[in-house]
Amino acid sequence: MTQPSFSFHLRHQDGNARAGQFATPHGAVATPAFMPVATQATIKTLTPDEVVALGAQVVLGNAYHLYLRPGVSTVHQLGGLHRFMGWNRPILTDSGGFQAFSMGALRQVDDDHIRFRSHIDGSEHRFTPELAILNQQGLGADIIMCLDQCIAYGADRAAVEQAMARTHRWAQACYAAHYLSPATAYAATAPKQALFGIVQGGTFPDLRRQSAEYISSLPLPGYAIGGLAVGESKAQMYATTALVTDRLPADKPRYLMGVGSPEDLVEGVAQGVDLFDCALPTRVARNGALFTKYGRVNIANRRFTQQATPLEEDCDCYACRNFSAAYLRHLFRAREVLGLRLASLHNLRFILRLMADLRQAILANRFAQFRSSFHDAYQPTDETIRRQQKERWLAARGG
RNA sequence: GGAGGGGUGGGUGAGUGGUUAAAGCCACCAGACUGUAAAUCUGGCGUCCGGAAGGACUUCGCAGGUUCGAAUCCUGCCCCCUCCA
Repeated sequence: MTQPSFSFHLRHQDGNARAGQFATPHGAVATPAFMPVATQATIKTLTPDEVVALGAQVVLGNAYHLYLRPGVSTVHQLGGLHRFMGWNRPILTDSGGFQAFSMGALRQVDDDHIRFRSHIDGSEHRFTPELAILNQQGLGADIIMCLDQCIAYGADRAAVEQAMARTHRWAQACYAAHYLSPATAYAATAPKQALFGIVQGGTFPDLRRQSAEYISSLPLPGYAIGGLAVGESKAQMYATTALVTDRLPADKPRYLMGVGSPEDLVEGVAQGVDLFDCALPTRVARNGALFTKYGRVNIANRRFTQQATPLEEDCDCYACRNFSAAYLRHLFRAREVLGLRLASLHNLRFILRLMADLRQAILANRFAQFRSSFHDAYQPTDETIRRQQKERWLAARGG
C-alpha cells in the first residue's frame, strides 16, 4: 500500500543505531523518537503547549480507553482526536490489544476477538480486528496499530505460539480492513492513516524470527515490536529486540512498544529501533521518582529536605530552572498537584532530551561513545541490581 | 467544694486477666512502577543480635499489691476533662 504522506527517510546509520525522518499528515517526526503517552487524550497533568515545549513530536492515545469514554463517535463528531485534545501534531493510537493483556480478569481472548468488561461500568464489549481498525479510523490518529495479543512473560511455548498465530491472523485482517475495504463509516480519514503491524513471539527466538518475517511480509508503512518489557530480563529484552530489528526492513520505521526507561531507550536505539512510547516516565513522576543522569531518585526521600539547589543543576526543564529539590520534595509530601506537574515536566524533558542527544550522536557518528558514557553515569535502581544478582545466581546454579 | 469521665507506642485510638510488643488510621523511613483500571501499590516503624526464620530485653501516668500470669483487678499518689455549686 503506497501512502506517500508516510515516507520514511533513513538519514544516517551508526552501527545499528539509526537517525531518520518519518513523515505524517500532521508533520514529520525526527527519529529516534519517544512518544509521551496520552492514554485518555491527555498527557496527565500537562497541557499540549507544555508537551510541545518539552520537545515531543508525537504522542500516543489509546483506542480502548477512548472507545469506552467518551466514545469513538463522540470524538469523531468533535472533529477527531487531534482537535479534541488540542494537539495538531502527529498522534499514534494503540488498538486496545495491550489492555486485553493488562486488564487481567476483565478480559477473555478468543481466536477472532477479545471480549472484555469495561473497568468503568462493567458492561461487556468485544474487539475484533475490524472493529479495532474502525475505532481507530474514527479517532483519526496519523498512525494506528493492528490488534494483537500480548502475552505474559513465563507463558509456555504453546500459549505464546497461539498468541503469535492470532496476532498474525489479526494483522492480516487489520491490513485488509484498513487498506482493502475502505468503505467504512470513517472512510474519509482512512487514507490519512498509516497502519503498523506488531511482532509477537515472547522470548522464543525462533517464534520471534517467524513473527518478524510474517509481519514484515505485509506491505505496511511501519512495524512494531510488542510483548516486551513484560517481566523478562533486560538481557532477554535487548536480545529479542536485536533479533527482530535484524529481520525488519531497513526502509520502514521500527517501533518498540511500551519501552521505556532511560537505559532501555539507549539500548533500543542501539538495536536499531526508531520509535518508542512508554507510560513509565510520567507515571513514575507522579509517584515521586525522577530521572537524573546518575540514575533514578525518589524525590520524597529525606535527603532532599534541605537541598536548596535544583534536583539537577544543569537540567533545562522548568522544574529544575525554577525550584529547589527541597521544594519539589515538599510538594510531594504535602500532596500538592504542582508536584505531579513539575515531576512530569522533568521526567519527560529528561527523556526527550535523551532522544535528541541520541539522534545527534548518531548523526555525528559517535553513538558508541554516547552509549557507553551514558551507562557509566546512569546507575540502575536497587530493584534492578537485585534482579540482576538473582539472574546471575540462577545462571550460576543452572550451570 | 460536689458528681462523673479519663491518662495506651511520634499523633489519634482499639484493647478490660493469658491467643498483646499491644488492632486500625495518621505521621515517619524506604522500595516498586515499562503499548497508564495508578496523585497508586508494597515493606518497615520499642531496643539489641540476625540476611531471614527466630531469639533476648524493656513497655500501656507513678509507686505498691493480688495472681502461675496484669495495659486489663485492688490500694495510694500525680495529672487532665465535663457538668453542678
